[in-house]
Amino acid sequence: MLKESHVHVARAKQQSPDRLTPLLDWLRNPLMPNRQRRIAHVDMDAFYASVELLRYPELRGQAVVIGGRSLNQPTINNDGTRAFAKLRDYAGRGVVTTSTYEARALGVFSAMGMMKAAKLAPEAWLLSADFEAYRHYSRLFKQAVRDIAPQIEDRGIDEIYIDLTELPQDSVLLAEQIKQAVREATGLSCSIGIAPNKLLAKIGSELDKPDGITLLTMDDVPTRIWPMAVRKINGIGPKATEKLAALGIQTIGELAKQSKAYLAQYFGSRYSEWLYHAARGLDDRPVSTSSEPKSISRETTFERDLHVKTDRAKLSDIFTRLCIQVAGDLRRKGYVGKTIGIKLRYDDFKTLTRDLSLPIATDDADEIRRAAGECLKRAPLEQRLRLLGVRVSALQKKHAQIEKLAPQAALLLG
DNA sequence: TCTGGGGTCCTAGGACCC
DNA sequence: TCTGGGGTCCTAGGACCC
Repeated sequence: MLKESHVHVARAKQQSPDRLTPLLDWLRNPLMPNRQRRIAHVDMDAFYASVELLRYPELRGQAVVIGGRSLNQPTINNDGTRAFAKLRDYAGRGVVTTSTYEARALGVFSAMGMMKAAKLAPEAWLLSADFEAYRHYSRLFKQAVRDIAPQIEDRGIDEIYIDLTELPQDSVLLAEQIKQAVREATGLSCSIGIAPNKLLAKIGSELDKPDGITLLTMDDVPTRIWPMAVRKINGIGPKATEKLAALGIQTIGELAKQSKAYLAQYFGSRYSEWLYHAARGLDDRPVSTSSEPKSISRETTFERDLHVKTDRAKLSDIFTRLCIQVAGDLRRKGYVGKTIGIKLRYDDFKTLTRDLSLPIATDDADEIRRAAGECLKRAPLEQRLRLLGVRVSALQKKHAQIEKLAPQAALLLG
């Protein structure tokens, strides 16, 4: 934290010396309270589905589901119109990636099994996911925001946090400006929450979806946040929700009534501490504008469960292909990794991991395959498998590895 | 009719070294 | 022969998020 602040000071000095004084004052005086921040959370509305509607506008206003494994691209009719597959025609494994608001009204949500979704909405249109297209629109929307507010933290393909603290404009004006820029760049709408921290900004962006703007202050916490279910807090998932329910805690307000000591009886020390603050709308995590990846992985769920005894060649092929893909990802991104890991999921959905650290970091497919093979030997293989994965972690930038091995050579190479 | 793929962070035990 | 802590690395699993 302090280290980051120093970096910021050094940069600020070069740019504008007069902006530096308040920052230095704050650093010198630890008793001075941190200045009120202004954080925005921008969440694209039904992102993948909305991108598909740009391509296929005739589906606008209808229940559309994106997901499944096989390719489900529309065909062209004799009269030149497009013919789409229906959800009821889907057979096999897979989950819903996302759905339009009309499909959600029928009960079809992300991560739901495709067969269950087909029962609920057989007449919904079915499209397969096109991640290339989504990444393209993701870049467009992030760049549009960056042109207005450069302090951006990436939170995946369809959302970001922005630190607006240093910008002079009024919050609502800024939010409108950002929405307008995103719409011009992509044709898509987003929802924005603005609050003193990331926790509240994230909750805010959900409150007026789609195409909404929500401002929250600390004064809103008792009135607007406390009545909400604990699950609405980003970081309280299904397990914690269940555990809290068993303690008679349903709402964020009920959570805020509990002491640290009480929560520490049921949750780990860090998590209980975090719960205590989150329930009060407190969160001092900075907006982090850059980050290094910690791991790179590839995994696949098979069309049908496979057994080492009867499907040995097939499994071996898939395993090798995953290693080649991970190696390709590492090279494209310029990383090498020291720890190679595998992930198995059995037919009963039980999941197991094994890993092995190498003496020297690698991005070589054969080396990865050898190490992953060693890991595989340590896993029981009597049961059928439904998933196989390969992961490389303990990553280093490839050039950093060269410096470590031969600092002189690295100097010469510049 | 079960439940994708890509990640991050946390916990916890054991090895090993000082 | 018994008895310490602290730090770091390795491994495994699990919760959670998009």
